[in-house]
Amino acid sequence: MSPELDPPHGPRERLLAAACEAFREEGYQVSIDRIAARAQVARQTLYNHFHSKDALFGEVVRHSIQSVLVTLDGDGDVRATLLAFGDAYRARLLNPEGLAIFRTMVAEAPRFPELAKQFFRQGPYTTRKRLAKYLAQAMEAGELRKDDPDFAAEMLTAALIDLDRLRGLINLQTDLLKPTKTAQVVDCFLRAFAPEKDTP
Amino acid sequence: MSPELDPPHGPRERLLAAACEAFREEGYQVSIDRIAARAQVARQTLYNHFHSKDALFGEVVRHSIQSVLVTLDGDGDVRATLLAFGDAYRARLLNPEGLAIFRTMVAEAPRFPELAKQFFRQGPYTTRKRLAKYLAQAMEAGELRKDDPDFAAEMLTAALIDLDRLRGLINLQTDLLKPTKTAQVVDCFLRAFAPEKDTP
DNA sequence: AGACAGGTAGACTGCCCAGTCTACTTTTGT
DNA sequence: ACAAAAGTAGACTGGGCAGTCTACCTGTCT
Repeated sequence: MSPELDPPHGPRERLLAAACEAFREEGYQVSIDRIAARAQVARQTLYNHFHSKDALFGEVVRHSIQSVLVTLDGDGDVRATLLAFGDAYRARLLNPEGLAIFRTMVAEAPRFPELAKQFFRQGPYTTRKRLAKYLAQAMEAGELRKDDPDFAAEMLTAALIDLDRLRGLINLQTDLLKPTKTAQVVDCFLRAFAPEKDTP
Repeated sequence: MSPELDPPHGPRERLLAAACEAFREEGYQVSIDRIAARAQVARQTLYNHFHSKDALFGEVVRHSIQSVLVTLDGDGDVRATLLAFGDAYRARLLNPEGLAIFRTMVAEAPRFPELAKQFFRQGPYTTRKRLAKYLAQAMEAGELRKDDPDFAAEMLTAALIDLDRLRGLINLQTDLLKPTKTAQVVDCFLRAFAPEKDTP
């Protein structure tokens, strides 16, 4: 009857949490000893739960996928839905954790190609597919110009984060989450994908 | 009267070229010995020309900045100009060299923050500023909607590469440079930034 | 010929790291 | 209470790497 409280008590949970932070802050090259020390656990205990550093890294990455997934709820009108999505998307990907995961995955993609593919398929790709599905519905309903919904989703997600992610990846995190940015991008997107009605 | 031919003969040039390839292919963690071997030069010769690995890395990065700079020539109409720019921009940033530089700079930005800032300011930032300047002219001439030219430049550059760069950074380089993509993005951009003329 | 600048090979220091092994201690289930 | 399971500390192996140093070689200029 181990408690299994919210703050993790078992060494395995402590190790996962510690490894998550450590890889995030120092990248894959952080040493096993530092991870074990951060979890307040002996090195051998780490190897009792994860058979190698690579295995631990894989577990951490798979656990991190959920933290970059974003959902939509298509309640209000299109603009309101996209504003909510845009704010959530930017919040997820531009906070320090999202930036660190992106940095680490990009840096280690050559060493862990399958893991990187899995991450990007289950994370950003899934998010974009959800958005595309919503946009397809809006196109059907005549609320958006009839176009390729995957292309439209690509345009919106790119516009929402591309430059600000770059700013965050170096250090210029100043006013990253300027709240007007999402609305500016969404309105720009809505102009580009407004329903065709003018034939002057 | 050393020849100074096109293929570099001096050990310094050979070292720079070798280090450029080596850092590109294996990242910063490539060993000094591998760089020296690739340049067919003794390790001590490397240290005679560059006083540390970090110094060599800095030289290579500074040399690489020009390879991600893109210019515009505003000859034809706006669409033709942007198509030419878009093709050049995608070609520069999505080829293996551009992707490798991006990966390395993102990965090493925490270790070399000043170098990373310098790179992104003199590279992508400069390119975007050139584009913004052109867009501002087009806005003045009434060929584009009057809006913030920096924001417009951000939208176009993001749309041109964000997702395809991600694809390239993992491995799915298949049909990255699909030639219709640039036109698709530019036409989408032109819809979003068409001059305002309709007040129905 | 001889001096000198610059290249070379390789040993060497000092450091860090992944992963294993051993002997010891604590926790836990019954 | 006791035995099995799980954790601990630390030594140890084997390897890699940055950077220094020494002794040697080669070309060039005079």
